[in-house]
Amino acid sequence: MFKITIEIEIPGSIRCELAEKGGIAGITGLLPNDQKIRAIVAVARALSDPVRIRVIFALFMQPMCVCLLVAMTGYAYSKMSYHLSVLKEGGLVCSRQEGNYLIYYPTDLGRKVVEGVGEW
Amino acid sequence: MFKITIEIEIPGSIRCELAEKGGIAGITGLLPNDQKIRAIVAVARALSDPVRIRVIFALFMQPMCVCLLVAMTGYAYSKMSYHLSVLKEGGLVCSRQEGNYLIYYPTDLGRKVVEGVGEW
DNA sequence: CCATTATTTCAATAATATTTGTAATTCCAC
DNA sequence: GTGGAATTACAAATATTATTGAAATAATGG
Repeated sequence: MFKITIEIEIPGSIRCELAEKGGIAGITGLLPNDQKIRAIVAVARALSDPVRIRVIFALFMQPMCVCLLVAMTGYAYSKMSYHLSVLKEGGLVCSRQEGNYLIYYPTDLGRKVVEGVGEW
Repeated sequence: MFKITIEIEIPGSIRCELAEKGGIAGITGLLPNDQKIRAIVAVARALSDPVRIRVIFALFMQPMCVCLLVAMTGYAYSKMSYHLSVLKEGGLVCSRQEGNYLIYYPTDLGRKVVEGVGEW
């Protein structure tokens, strides 16, 4: 186990504040851990497409089968299905089967996110 | 101006709820508008990479020059610069010049987002 | 003005995401 | 079981993002 010391110049205004916070180690120690970061990225990725924003906002107002989402948006089934799968991976929506239909609706996380994102 | 009526089958449980909400038009009428959607997508995209999550959380704790971010993460300048530009496009960070240094710090939106995202 | 330092820009490449059409799957009604 | 409807899975084509190293900019101090 090596310990390497690197010296860099930084502006005085920052050097002081940073020292009070325990230096670089003090900051990195408080960063979210890898698992948390992966979770945030998964949610953010799910939100990073206009199609999916429309879909999750629509589902927030009203659970819907895929055919209804398709009718509402005019997109192909396969496209809608793909975007629903990304939303599902991000943990924002889930589905229940009803007869021949799959009805998608937001998870608790999905509801929280939609409410939070509204204020961005 | 044409008006086209499409009929689709949907599960009874949904047909009823949907009708109460003004049908498809009732839902789409309440969806965020295109400008709002673009803004949400820009923020989400800014958050959709682990490098940028670390960077914005770090800046939330302490404004930093690029050289400090580079030292903290071990990434190349050009890489860091790219990710900072994405964060800037999303409106999450901005910068001020101090001598030879550019010091990045979160915008008000950036702070709000970091606080909100912590709960995801 | 010159050399130095901090940072960004650019171009090429690699990696990921999205779209599209088609084929497969699952559930239901007969 | 057979047929039809709803949905997903797959594969190919396209588009977008991320990484890299080298070159360009911009501010500083001599």
